[in-house]
Amino acid sequence: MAFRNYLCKVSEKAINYLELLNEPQRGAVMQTEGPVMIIAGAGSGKTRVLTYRIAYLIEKGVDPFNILALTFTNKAAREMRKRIEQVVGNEAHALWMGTFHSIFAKILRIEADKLGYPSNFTIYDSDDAKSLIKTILKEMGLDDKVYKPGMVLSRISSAKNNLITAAQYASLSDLTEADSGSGKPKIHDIYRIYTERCFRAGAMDFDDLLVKTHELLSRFPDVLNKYQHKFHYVMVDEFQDTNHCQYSIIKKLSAMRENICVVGDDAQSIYAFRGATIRNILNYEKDYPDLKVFKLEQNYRSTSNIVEAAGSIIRNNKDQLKKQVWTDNPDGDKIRVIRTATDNEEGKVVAENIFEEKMRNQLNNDAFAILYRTNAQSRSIEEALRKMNIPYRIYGGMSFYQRKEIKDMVAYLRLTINPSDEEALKRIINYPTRGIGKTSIDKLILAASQNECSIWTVLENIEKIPAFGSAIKKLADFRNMMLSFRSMLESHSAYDLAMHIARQSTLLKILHDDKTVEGISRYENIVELMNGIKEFTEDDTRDEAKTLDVYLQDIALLTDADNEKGDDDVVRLMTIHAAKGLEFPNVFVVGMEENLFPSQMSISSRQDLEEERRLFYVAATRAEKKLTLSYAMSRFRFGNLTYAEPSRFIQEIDPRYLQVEKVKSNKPEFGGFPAAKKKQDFNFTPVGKSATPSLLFNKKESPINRKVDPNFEPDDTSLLKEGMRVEHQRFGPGIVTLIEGSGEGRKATVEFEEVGIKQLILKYAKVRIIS
DNA sequence: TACTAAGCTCTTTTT
DNA sequence: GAGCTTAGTA
Repeated sequence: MAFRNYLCKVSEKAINYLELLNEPQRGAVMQTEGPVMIIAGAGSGKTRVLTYRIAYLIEKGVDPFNILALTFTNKAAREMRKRIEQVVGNEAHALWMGTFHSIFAKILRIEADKLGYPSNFTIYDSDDAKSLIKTILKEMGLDDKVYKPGMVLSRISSAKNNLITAAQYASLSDLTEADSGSGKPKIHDIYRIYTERCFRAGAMDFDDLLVKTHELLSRFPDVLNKYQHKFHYVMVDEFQDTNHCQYSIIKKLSAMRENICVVGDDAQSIYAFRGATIRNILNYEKDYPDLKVFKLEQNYRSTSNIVEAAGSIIRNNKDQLKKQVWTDNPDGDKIRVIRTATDNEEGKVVAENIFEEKMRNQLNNDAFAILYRTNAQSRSIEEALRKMNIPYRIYGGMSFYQRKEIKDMVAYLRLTINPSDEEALKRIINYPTRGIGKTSIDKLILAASQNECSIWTVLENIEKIPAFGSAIKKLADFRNMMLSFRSMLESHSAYDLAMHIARQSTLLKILHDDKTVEGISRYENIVELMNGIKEFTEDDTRDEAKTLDVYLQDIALLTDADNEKGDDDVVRLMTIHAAKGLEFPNVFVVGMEENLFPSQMSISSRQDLEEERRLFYVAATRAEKKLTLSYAMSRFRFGNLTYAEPSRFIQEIDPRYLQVEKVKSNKPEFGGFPAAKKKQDFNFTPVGKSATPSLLFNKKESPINRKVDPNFEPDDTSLLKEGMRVEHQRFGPGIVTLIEGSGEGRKATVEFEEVGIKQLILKYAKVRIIS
């Protein structure tokens, strides 16, 4: 009887939320069996459908433990878990939900021994991978100007994502011929050695997490069988961004029951550069002929003007599936296009706009997002926001875990867990300095590769190798220290051990003793890391063991966007890629310039250009109420002043939806060139070789990066040429009291509140002829 | 071996 | 602007 009541209650609850859905949404939720594809336009309630679908499954009696839901970001996974919890309660905990990388890492931890890996394998991030490539290039005697590490890595990565092993790579003539054609015939060798070295180090890179999972499921039928029995229902979010390898894995995993549901939008496919392929959507239709397709075309997010404008852009793409996104929402404001003179002015105008909008409509800061194509663009915007006292937060760019001091500390932890971890070892063997120099390290690496063993194995036997001479003692000391850390693994909590390591390695001490502004900040970061480990150790909501190796695997897959607390009332700054899946009432897309967005590298090929266009589509459809596009006619990029045309994408928008504004420049020297396009038309003279708007000084001495007052003027400009003034300073607040000489190499004495008087060299200064 | 200044190069997006 | 290498000094 009780069970019957329970059933009634469940179905009532189910009906409640099913009523909230429109026709195709409800269909997509209730079609739980068999292969399903949901084509979900921007803002069409995709997350809602996925959430309810899982909730519906659970209420139908499916054990959450048997549901696998894959997303691209941790944030998306967390968000969905939260929303499912709201519907079904605590049961959601047992769901297998996470990013491809984190779920597969979890499986690999369990099954690692089958592949010959330790279960506490290290995850190499892109820096580690790059550094390993460099080491290999050096050993092979190859020129890293020809074999650019980044480029080599991306060749290897795309091979992996297409499930091509090193051996296969060597035998595929179109690949090797392409490499020979570009003067890099050895790529397949590098690939092979790279793979061996990763294996020897007990390490997997991001791609390996996918490839090794695929290998595991292919080579071991019993393992495949186990997970096929486990996952009765498989769901994949952002399907348009999956690569071949990911697709193969989910196909294998769901092969037994074929309860596989993918959700995606071909118009929002923006990761082709990472191996994502639209072919997956087409193959999916081919692989599952009895596929049920649901198209979610009604947009609930944005105003009609935004939906229509975005639609008018994306229609320029040839490669796309048929669908018609529409909305019932009111027209709203037109899309504003703002033209400014410089990047700095662009920042200023955006900041002022935000300020006014906030005042006029009583909005919070978090109602605004500023999106850009490249991370480097954030600087001018940041400065303007700071000047207007508008709090902001940057997502992406240099993340917490990429900071030097954090990577150093993490390297100690990694090496403690996995002594074979070569990249970690190289990082800290002489940091803090303990008299182990370059020569000794080179010898170590050489000995390791001669004996085809890890550097750690060489260290274990260091006393038997006379070639190391006087360095033996120092190397042995280091080894013994690491051994003593290792011996504490069982008996100490992750936090206690980490704290012990930080102290014992003297890392904490040297950071503590460094009283420069940056040193203090580094010390604080380490403290923050320690707090993070403590929190992890004390976190009771997760069922996994709370050991150090689990922590390390966790943070290896964490990105900056995952640190979102969500409740900060700040303006959000991020790349468009990072904004995927998010929405904001007011969106500014800055840097709408040809060669910047679309990026210069993409304009030569149609496919690349179409991806840029989809990227713009994603940016535009993030906005709920207001969308503003801005561009600058001149911009400092990488030390050079560049001149730009407005992006072709602005021209592609149906003009009915646009409202074009010219900003009346409040900078007199820029006032008179509304139609200026060519360099000569600017009343501007760069000085020195490249007119970078910066002063150069020892980076270690610099006050906190980015916390600057761009507003101050030099006190004494008498030694500058007449009519020139220093336009922009990266440091501050402070007062320039003296500038010696002129042009490149000038010296400036600057007084800082925090650090007193400093002598600075003005390497290049951006100056203007005022007259 | 440790440290620093100077010089050179490259310049997209990220799990 | 940032990362990296090189050369030179202590």
